[in-house]
Amino acid sequence: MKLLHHPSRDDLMLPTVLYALSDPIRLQIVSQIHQGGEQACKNFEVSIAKSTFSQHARMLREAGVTHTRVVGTHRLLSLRTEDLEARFPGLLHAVLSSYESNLQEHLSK
Amino acid sequence: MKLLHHPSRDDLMLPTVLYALSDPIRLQIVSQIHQGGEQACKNFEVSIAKSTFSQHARMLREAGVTHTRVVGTHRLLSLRTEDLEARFPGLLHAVLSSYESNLQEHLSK
DNA sequence: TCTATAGTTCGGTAATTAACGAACCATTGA
DNA sequence: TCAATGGTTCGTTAATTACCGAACTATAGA
Repeated sequence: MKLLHHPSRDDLMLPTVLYALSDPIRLQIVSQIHQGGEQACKNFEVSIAKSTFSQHARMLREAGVTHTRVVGTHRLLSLRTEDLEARFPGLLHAVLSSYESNLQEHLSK
Repeated sequence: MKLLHHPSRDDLMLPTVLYALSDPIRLQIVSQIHQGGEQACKNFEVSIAKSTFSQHARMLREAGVTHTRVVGTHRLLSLRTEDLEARFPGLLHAVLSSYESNLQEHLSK
C-alpha cells in the first residue's frame, strides 16, 4: 500500500461526505479524532474487526473527511477540518456538536 | 394510507438524518422545499419514476427531515426546520447553503 | 356515479453494502 | 534475519438498497 489517495479539496462532494458521516461507527471515529487529535487506528475504541475498521477508515479518507499520514507502521488519522470548512462551512462543527451533545442517544445503536 | 408516521423531535437520530441527506435526489428535494416553500410531490423537478420519488419522500419523512401534510389528493411537503434546529443546530443550514452554493457540482451526478 | 388526478404500495431484479476471518505487506526492534 | 506489530486487501456471505412498472387507494370534480 504505497499511495493513499486523498481527494483534493475541490473534489469533495457533499453527498459523499454526508454519507461518510451517516454511520454510527464512522461518527464515533470522527468524534474521537476531534476530541483526541491525530491518532493511530490502533487507538480507536470501536467494537469491530480490524478489517472492518480499515474499511471505515478508508471510506472516511476517500470522502475527504480524514487525512491519513503514514509514520512507521502506523497510520495517523486526522480531520480535514480546513478543507471541510472551506467547502461546507459549518457542517463538520454542526455534526460534531450534535453528536457529542447527544452521545447517550448513539450508544444504543 | 391513513396514518403518516412522523418521528417526534426527540426521536430524531443524527445518523439517520445524515443518511437521508446523503443522496443527490433527496438533497434536491430538500433544497427545492427550502427555496419554494411547502409544496406537493407533483411539483418536484426530478427525473425519476413517481414510485421512486414516493420512496425518497418517505425516507425524508421517516428520518424527520420533512413533514407531510395531506390536503385533498395532495401531500404537501415541508421542512421540519425547527425540530432539526433544536436537535442538530446549524446542520440543515450548513447542508443547504453548501448544496445551493455548489449546485453545478451536483448536476453531473 | 364516473373519471381523472395524486400519491402509495407491491413485487421483482440488479446492484451495493457491511461484516468477518484469513492471508498478506511493511516497518520496527531484537 | 526473524518475530512482532499495525494495517490493508481479498474472498465470501448475508442483508440492504435502488429503481421501476403495475396495481392500488383516495379525493375532487363533472
